[in-house]
Amino acid sequence: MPRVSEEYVKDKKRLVLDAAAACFAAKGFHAATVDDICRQARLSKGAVYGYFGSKEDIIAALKVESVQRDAAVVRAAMQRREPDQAFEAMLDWVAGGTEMDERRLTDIQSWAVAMQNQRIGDAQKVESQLWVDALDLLVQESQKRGAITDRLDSAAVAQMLACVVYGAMAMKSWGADLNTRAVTAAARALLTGTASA
Amino acid sequence: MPRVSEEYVKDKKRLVLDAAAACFAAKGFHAATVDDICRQARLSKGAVYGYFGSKEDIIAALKVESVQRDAAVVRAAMQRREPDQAFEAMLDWVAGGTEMDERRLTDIQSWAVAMQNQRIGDAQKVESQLWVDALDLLVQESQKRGAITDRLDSAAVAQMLACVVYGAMAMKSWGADLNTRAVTAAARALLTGTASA
Amino acid sequence: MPRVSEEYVKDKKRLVLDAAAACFAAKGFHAATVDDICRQARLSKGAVYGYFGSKEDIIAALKVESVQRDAAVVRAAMQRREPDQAFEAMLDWVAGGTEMDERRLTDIQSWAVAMQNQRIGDAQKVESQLWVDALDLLVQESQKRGAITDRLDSAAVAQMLACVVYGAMAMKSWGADLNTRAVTAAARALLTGTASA
Amino acid sequence: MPRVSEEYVKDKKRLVLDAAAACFAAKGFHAATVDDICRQARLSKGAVYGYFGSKEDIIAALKVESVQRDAAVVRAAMQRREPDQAFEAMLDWVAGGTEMDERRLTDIQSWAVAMQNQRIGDAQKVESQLWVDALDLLVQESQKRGAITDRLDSAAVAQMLACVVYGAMAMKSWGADLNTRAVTAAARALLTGTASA
DNA sequence: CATGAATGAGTATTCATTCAT
DNA sequence: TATGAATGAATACTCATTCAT
Repeated sequence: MPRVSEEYVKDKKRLVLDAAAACFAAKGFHAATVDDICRQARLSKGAVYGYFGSKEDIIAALKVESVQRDAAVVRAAMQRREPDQAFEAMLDWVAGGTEMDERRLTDIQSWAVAMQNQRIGDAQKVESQLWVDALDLLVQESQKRGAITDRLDSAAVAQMLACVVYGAMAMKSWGADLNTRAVTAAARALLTGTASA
Repeated sequence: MPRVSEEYVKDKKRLVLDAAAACFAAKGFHAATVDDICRQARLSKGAVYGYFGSKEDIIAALKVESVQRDAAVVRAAMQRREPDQAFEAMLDWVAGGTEMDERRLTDIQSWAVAMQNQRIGDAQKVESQLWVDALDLLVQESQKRGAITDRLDSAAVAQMLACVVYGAMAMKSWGADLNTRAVTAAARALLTGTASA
Repeated sequence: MPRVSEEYVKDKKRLVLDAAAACFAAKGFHAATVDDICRQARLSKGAVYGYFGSKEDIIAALKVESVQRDAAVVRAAMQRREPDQAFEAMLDWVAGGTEMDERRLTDIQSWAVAMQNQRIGDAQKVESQLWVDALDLLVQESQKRGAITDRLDSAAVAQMLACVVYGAMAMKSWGADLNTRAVTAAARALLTGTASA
Repeated sequence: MPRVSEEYVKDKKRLVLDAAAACFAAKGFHAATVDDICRQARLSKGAVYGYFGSKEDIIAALKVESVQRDAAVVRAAMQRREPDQAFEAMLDWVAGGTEMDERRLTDIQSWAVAMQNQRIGDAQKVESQLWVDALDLLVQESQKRGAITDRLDSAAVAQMLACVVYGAMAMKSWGADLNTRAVTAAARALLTGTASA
């Protein structure tokens, strides 16, 4: 079965990564064994190790994908004309739906790993900076258009909104009662000053 | 009737819990071994297992403590006359200082466990509800005093602020650039409408 | 079962080492598994790993013992008044009996490892130097007493005799026909010149 | 009727064998993987397995070659008129040069395998008998010519010299200080009695 | 014949937990 | 109660070998 296309390799990696994400979401990074992943992917151990050097490599690859996916979401959100719509889209993405997405669950796990693992930690930092920067731009744009007052420090507001994003992810992960839509509305009201007298 | 005083038992448990917190913060729940904890506590394995039935019990006890500590902080913050000061005190507590507190690091770990472990998950839910409820009260009070407009849904704002609290903890844990003071200021400005035209 | 004497630990290590030597002699370093050793020692895996950090550590400990044992044999042989008797004793030790000693078999294995493993390699070098030095002294003494002619380079003869010692070990290990007694006699005749016209 | 010429097959086998010898010398029989050999030979796994049924077959083939090579050396040495020159040539071959030959390193490895593997063990026995027989002839011839005294048991001397040969190989393999030339000289002096008064 | 992806049995090692002293 | 040696299930990873293309 030699000489396979790059496409083939990519598909196989996809298979492994998806299986791993499912296992990690269900059992956590540690409790999910490589055997679990193999079973889920319907692949032998040797095959999995042919595509990834170690379990940690799989986790790292998943984190990289997560960052890329976030970047794509951010880019898409930034296309929206109304900043508050962009923020709403972002919050929807991270905490959307009632069911917590498999990937989101995996993300929380990686926060715990980020402290001990430089590679994951760095990726995590990059990811959060991505959100902060995008939100900063969003706020500044709104300020230019007069939708948000100039008196606010855009960087501070961006950081606050990033905190809301990550906090919503966290709270959703443990099943806290969280009305994402209401939170978005409150944030919009606060930012645009429509709530103020 | 126990052979040793309750005081003695309590002190020993304290010793184990502190040692465990240190180990967990340094290495993570999984990488930290019971041996590590014993070494750190200068206690034998038998002794540690005399006070806690399992490693999981230690983690759970730590979580319970964390919830209690949070409750105390919330209570104290609620004593402050100015709601925004209370919020500032809260945010200081969770994300305060430049260095991430040992316990905070342990908390993030427990988020990852909460998904798979009912016991930890329930405690986590209780904890977050605690914050939400307190913040709700805070907002309502401010609204009564006219510091925050009635137009806002206090529950939604409270949830948003709880997200900020947890998000700040998360971001701090992986070393993101986060100016807690500026975030607090921004939140205050937004809430009190002092930033609006 | 705590607080055991040093004697106890020493005995346990002995147990493991003996079991390991038996397994290694029977199957070779690689084919003999840690499980084999545990079974042979009637000890659990955890117990074995409590005394030795790794399989390699066991192999190294065995090599150290082998060197020490050789040193003891050399010392004992050097007590003999007649140099040729000393050499005979040495050769008897390394290639003695019809059956190859368990430890001898293990030694040959370690030669193969010595090339790739610094630790074992160094020990092996020390060991062979031991033989060479002792044999050199022996030859020199005989030369002083006139039993061996001064014309011979004692160092060269010592090296040659060390080669005989190791070569005999090797040949015995693969079951070559080797009459150790005859070889010793020939060596004696050559050295003392009793064979010459 | 084979599709490819015998020549072709022979060349390929040569390629594999040379690659294997290099890998075995560098890492040892066990640590060297079939993948290593394939990489070294710039051949695919399928190709290698097309020429040899297993890793063990490669090792055995290498041993057979080694025996053949030894036989050739012995034959060549036996052409020399002076027995001591023949022995010198032999010792030069096995322990010659300052650098240990790749094949010699592989040989030592095979000694360790010989104990557990009948096939290798038998080949090894044949090989050593080869040396012993040749050396015996050599000694007898010298005795006929009066260069070595009749008083010596030629078989015993031959065995001793074979031990020197193998011992030198061993000691060289672990980097012991060994002056092969001096050893040869000493052996010659002893055998010819030129060292005796 | 060649290729190299897939297989899966095999192995060293770790670590939570128990229990004899 | 305290001790820490012993237990052994669990797990990540390797590598000789096979076989579809």
